[in-house]
Amino acid sequence: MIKQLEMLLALAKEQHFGRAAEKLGITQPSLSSGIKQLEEHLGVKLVQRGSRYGGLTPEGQRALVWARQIVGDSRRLRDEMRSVREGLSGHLRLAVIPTALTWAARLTTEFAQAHPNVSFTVLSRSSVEILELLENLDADAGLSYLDNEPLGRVNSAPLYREHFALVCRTDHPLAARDRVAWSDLGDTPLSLLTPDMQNRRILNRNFMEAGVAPQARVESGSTIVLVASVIDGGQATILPEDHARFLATGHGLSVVPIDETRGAPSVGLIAPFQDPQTPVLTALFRLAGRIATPESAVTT
Amino acid sequence: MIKQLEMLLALAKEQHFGRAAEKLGITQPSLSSGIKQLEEHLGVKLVQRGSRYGGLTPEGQRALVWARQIVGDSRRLRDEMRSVREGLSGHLRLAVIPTALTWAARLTTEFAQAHPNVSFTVLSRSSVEILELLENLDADAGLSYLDNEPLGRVNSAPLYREHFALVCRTDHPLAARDRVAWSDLGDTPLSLLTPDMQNRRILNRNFMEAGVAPQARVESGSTIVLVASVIDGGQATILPEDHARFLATGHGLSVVPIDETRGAPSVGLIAPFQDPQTPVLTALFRLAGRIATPESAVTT
DNA sequence: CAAAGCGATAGGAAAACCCGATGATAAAGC
DNA sequence: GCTTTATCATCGGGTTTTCCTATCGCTTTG
Repeated sequence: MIKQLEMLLALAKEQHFGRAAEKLGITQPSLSSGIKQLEEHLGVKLVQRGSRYGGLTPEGQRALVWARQIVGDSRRLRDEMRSVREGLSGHLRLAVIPTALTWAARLTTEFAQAHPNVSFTVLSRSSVEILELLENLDADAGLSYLDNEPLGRVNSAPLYREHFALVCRTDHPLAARDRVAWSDLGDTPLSLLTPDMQNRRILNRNFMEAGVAPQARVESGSTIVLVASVIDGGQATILPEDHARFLATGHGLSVVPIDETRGAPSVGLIAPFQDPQTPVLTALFRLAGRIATPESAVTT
Repeated sequence: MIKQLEMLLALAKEQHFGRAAEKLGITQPSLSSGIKQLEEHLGVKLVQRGSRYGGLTPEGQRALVWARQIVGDSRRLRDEMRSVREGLSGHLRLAVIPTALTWAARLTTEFAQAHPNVSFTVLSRSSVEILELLENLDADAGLSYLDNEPLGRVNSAPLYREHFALVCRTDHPLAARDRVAWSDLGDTPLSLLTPDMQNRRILNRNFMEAGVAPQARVESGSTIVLVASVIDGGQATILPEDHARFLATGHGLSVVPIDETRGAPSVGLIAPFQDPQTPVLTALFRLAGRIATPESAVTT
């Protein structure tokens, strides 16, 4: 039964019998009959079939929700038992917004120190993609913005707040300033994250409230690209101050704090909401609570 | 895999391989190997074995929690798909505190009217037993006290509040009174619910606060026994007023309201907390919201 | 109109499952 | 102290289920 539910998940994700079967390590006919069995078992058509995959029926959509829940729980059960067997162990997949990558490193190294048998995969994704990954069981936890945009059904723990800073070469007109205001940056050519990222939307809002529009010359999903283009192209970029200092050191760049006009966005650890929480996630949340900045705990 | 989890549930409940196997409709060796398979799959010993069943290991206890979740969800998935197939249908098992039985009847008849394909089983249980039944997937929903004592992880919707009244024969010394106080009842011989029931504990608290002790001559888990013993034995009993009037009519009994000295206890519908809620339960909660007394919604 | 892509179906081999019978061990009875 | 009983594990078999390869039928594409 669980096997068939996994088939449904794979099929819904791949939208293609052949590919889904391949992912599952079975042949296409096996998948085909597996889905048919599930449909018989539930007494409902789940998949719109013609000679092509035609999407899930409404019942299929609904069954998918349950399937995620059940398959996820059964995996978590297995993981937890393995943890019992060999201490906290296993593999955690973290999906992280680009500007939180340095914090992800901090979190994972500290965790790995306490629990040497736990390994990590860290992906850099936009905040919406992170929520999707968590939904689809393709990630176990994430680092993302906690407010601003609706989270799904998740547990969360704040880690820190983002304070923005301008990053530019020392020969940049604004490089010598102690602070700058958003309104100072209306005419400055900038390298910024792509508009699908929440960081960029937050920046845009700040610009808008200052009554100016950002001049984005380079857009990228990677902060490394942004800083590199600052170094090579003589432009400027805007990043959270911590992250900026991390990337700027050793490259002869200036980091100039920007005056804050609204609450600093809060970033933290999120994981799918679960009733029985697995020990690994519990430990991760405990660690997050320990290494969070004092400021992050303040509710705005 | 789910099959094996069901085996674990049955074994944990029956504490006996033979009986558990029988409940599952399989033979004892099948159960034995099923459990062993599960243990191999999870890589952990789940059951303490000697030549007798020796209880679950700590890991087994923990796995049991997940098993309940997973098996419950898979049943709810099946039920929901059946509902899609043949409209709202199926069988709901309600566990109800004795004094709420009349409300259970109201709830079920109204629901059955709207959804003729849904049938009910209504059990009369104490509030703690109700929570156990919900935990063990042996009941789908319940009617019980909403405050006073800790509920587990449940959804709840208030239905009404209990206002106590004295029930006695018309030849009883207190029968002619308009109202009585708790302190008036210290010397009155009473028939009351057994002390394992929350209703009785609430009564005890009321008595205690009035500085008197109840004189319980007959104790029972059934309000019918209480009223019958009032009729036959000339004693008195204390019941929620609604329930009292229901049972008292036609038997020449007096129902005398008791002065309230504390907030009237709230009674409502409860069901295991679920993320995807099944349509039947959703409908039941909606109905509960419609037929609830206005007073019940007030938070004290 | 031929070719390619996609999913369903058929048939046979392999695996899993389930049962009855039996074995082993510990508690209970005499 | 020995026998009996209760209880769970194991074994050998027959049956069902599962899964794979090969192929078919339909649809889309060039």
